[in-house]
Parts: sequence; C-alpha cells; structure tokens
Amino acid sequence: MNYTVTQMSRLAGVSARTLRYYDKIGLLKPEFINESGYRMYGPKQVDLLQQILFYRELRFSLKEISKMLHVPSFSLIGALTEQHQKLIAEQKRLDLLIATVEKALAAQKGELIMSDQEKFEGFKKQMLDQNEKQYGKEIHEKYGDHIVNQSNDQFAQMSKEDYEATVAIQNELIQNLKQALKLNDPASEPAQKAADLHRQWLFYFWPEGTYTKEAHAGLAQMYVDDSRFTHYYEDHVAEGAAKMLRDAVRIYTSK
Amino acid sequence: MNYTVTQMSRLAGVSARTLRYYDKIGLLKPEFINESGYRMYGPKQVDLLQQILFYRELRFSLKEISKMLHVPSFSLIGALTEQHQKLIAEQKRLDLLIATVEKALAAQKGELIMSDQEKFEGFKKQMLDQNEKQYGKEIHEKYGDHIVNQSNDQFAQMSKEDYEATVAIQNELIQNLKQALKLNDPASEPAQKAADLHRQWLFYFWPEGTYTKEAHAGLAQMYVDDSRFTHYYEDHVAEGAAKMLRDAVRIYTSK
DNA sequence: GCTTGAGCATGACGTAACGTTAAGGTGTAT
DNA sequence: ATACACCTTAACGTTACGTCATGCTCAAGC
Repeated sequence: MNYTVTQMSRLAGVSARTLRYYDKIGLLKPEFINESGYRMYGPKQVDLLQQILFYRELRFSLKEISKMLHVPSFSLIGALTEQHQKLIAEQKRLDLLIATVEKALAAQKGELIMSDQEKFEGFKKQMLDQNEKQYGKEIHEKYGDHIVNQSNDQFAQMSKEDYEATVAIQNELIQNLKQALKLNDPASEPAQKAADLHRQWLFYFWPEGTYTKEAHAGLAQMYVDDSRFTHYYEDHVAEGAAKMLRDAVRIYTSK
Repeated sequence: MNYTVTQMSRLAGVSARTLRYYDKIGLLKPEFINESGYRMYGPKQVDLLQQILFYRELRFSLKEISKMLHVPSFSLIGALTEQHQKLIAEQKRLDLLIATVEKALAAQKGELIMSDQEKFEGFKKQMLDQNEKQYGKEIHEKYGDHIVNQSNDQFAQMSKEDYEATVAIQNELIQNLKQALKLNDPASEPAQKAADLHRQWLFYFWPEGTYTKEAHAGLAQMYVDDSRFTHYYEDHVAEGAAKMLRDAVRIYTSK
C-alpha cells in the first residue's frame, strides 16, 4: 500500500515533479522516506492529494489549499463563498471580453467590406445582422431550442468570403423582391427565388442544423410585426416588401 | 510632444516598469533616446501603446501582440477568431467551475446541519432548495424580471446561521400547515402564519427587492401544479398540504 | 560479479508579465 | 550647494510547475 513518486503520480494523474514540488512547499509530505531516500506515500496521502486536486480545480492557489488542509480553524465555507464571488466576477468580465472581441471582429470584417462599399450601408447591414441573430434566438427559444450563445459563435467564425457572400445574397434578394412586388404575387418565380435566397442567407447566421421551416416562417412573420425589419425592407425595396417576403416564405415553407 | 517614461505611463495608465519591459522585449521602443540616456516617446508611440493595451485587454499574450503589430502578413481576423473561441471555451469551463463551487458550498453547509439532523432529510431539503431557486427564477421571468444568476449568488452568500434559520422556518411552516389542515381553513390563524413563514423563507432565497405578492402567489400556485413540490408537501405534512398553502398564500397576498 | 535500463534524488534554469528594491546618474529650483 | 524629483540598469521575487543535468539505487539478465 506504499507508492513511490511515479506510482503515486500515475494514480492521481499528475507529474512526479508536481509531487516533489508539493513536498518542497510543505503542501503534501510523503508518509516516510525510504532508507534509500525515496519518498513513500500511503493511502492517507492519496486522499489528501485528491482533495488538493479538487480545490486546485476550483482555482484556489496552493497557498490557500495549504491553509485549508493544515489550519484547523480555517473557514472552508468562507473560502468557498469568496471563491464563488471571484469566479462570478471573472465570469462577468469574460462575458464583456467576449462581446468586445466580437465587436472587434465585426469591425475588422466590416472594414474590409466598407472600403469597397458605401459605409452607411455597411453600418445598416451590421445593425440588421445583429437584430437578425437576436431574432433567430428568440424564435428558436419559442420552438424549444436552447441555442443562446451558439449563434454568436457562428458569426465570429464567419470568414470574409462568407461575409461577402451574405451581402451578395442580400442584394439579389432585394432585386427579386422588387420584381415580385411588381407582379404582386408571392407565388411568382421571383418571389419564390427571394424566399430561397432568404433561406440561404439564414444558413449563414443560424447554427448548423437549427433551420426548420417553422422557424423560417416565424422569422418572416416577425419582419411584418417588428418595425425595425419592416422599415429596413420598405427602405430598400418598396412599400409592402416585408409582407411580400412573409407571404413568399409561407408558400415556400409549406411546400 | 515628447514624453519620458513616467509621463507616458501616466498618459496610458500603466507603470513605468511596464514601458521599460516593453522596450526590452521589443514590443514598444521609444522614438529616440535622449543625450542623457532617457527614453523619449512621441505620439506614434502613444497610439501603438493604446493598441497594445487593447489587445492585452482581450488577453492576447505580449508575444502575439508583438506579431500583430510587427508582422505585416499577420491575420488579425484569424487571431481574433481564435481568441474568441478560447474565451468561449474558458467561459464554459468557468460555468462548470461555478456550478462545482456551488455544489461544494451546499455540501459543506449541508454537512453542518446533517450532523444534527437526519441525513435523508438534509438531502431532500437540498433538492427542494434547488428547485425553489429554479422556480423563483421562472416566476420572475414570467413577471418580466431578468434576475438569472443573482439567485445563485444569494444562496452562495448565505451563512450557516441563515441556512439554519431557513430550516427552522421550514419546520415551523410544516407544523402550522398541519394545524391548518386539521381546521381545513386557509383563512385560519395557523394557515396565515404558514403563509407568512413562507414569505420569510422566500426572502432567504430570492434576491433583494424581488419579492412581490404576485410572485409569491404564483409560486404557491406552482406548488399545486408541479408534482415535485406537491409530493414534497404531501410527504411532509399531509394530503392537500400544497393546496392549503396555495389558498393560504392567496388570502395572505390579497390583503 | 557486471552491465543495463528503469526509477529515484537534488539542483538549477525557464516560463509571463511585470513589482519591487538597490545603487547610481541627471535636471532644476532654492 | 543641496534637496528633490526623475532617470538609468541590474537583479531578485512572484506562481506552479516543465525540463534538463548529474548522480545514486534497484532488479533482471548474462
């Protein structure tokens, strides 16, 4: 029931160096030293090591862990509570950081495009993308999916090429919607083309495998219900564009 | 327009040592060196430093930042995307860690009680607390509040004394409910006492200022709707306990 | 008994991004 | 002339080990 450093290290999944270090700093001493000077560990040490590793996981410093184990009056609850608060604070900071990175990414990607296209358009599109993502989330939550952060990932991983593709699709969509409005028929070929382009476009913004006909139809309905979207489409196409797209998508998704 | 180390450091909110360090590792060299050997920085360096600090905020290492600024072919989008993924991974780990700390805290608090009381009871209560917190959240979301993590905080900060107080309140609540059931009257004194104890109990679990009569009544309704709660009260009091508590709370909150 | 290879020991340097003295030169106001 | 603020380089301290380098120990095979 006695282990040498390497045996003990394999048992717990740490390095032998770690054990020697813990010995040195007085965190975990071996049970006794062999006549050859070898460190020998017993079952008590195994248990202690497990505890140490548990608290290390929780990001306590070795100093704190040492106090926990060696100072009898140590308030474990106090320490855990404090650690909990630290972790929560860290979590909040991380959330902020992630948002900042996403902004930086959007700015970086946007800049590449904006040098070619009109800057105002770029801004508007970016705004729209934001809303679109948000709405995608809401719809999927309604449908029981819990995607939450996933969609931001999706956007962050989008390449410059993908981004340009979405812009191209959007332009084509607008052209087709204009045609459809002239014909005033959501079942017409340009209207159905627009609905299909819209679906393609969504694939860039929604996480893999989350597209459903219902969600697509739901989003199109929101274009009519939500003035932000309605205005965007009215401004870029013509009056009644949001409704036309909704009707086209309804027909498209019912097939 | 030229700054010495300390002037520059005050400008950017970093230490002079940091600037000397950045000089040493070649991250940010001064514009020129004074005849007295002083480092002199110009406006270009100020801009560069701002960029460095921005990326440092995003938790890039100084090595990476150095590449960003000095290697012309460096892919900023690639780096940002990678960093984004790292941060997301970190976020997930943090979420797990926080959950683990909370479990450890609950276990620790529970243990103090369990030495006095029966262990099975302890476990059941812990389960209920969990559900209670969850339900509090759901109710408040229905009522438009977005509390989310706050309630976990609340629990984590709870002292041993508070924890024991909740247990005491709960026991008293159960006694009063039993009386009320015998009288079979939700307006009776013990029933109203139970409702009041229940309100007191909630104050320990819900974040400050989030208690409303509506939320309280809503939770009591859930006791009837949700079998987990219904069973708990039926087991600990008697048949019809959940309904009695709901009715008592309805009367209590309507006053 | 000897060699070989695995395993043990200690010691010391490297890591990241600085903080913190320590010892000594510079600039300016009194 | 001196006081005081500011500059310089050098070097150690921090955290939790990883990674050699050098040398001893142990069990197995010849």
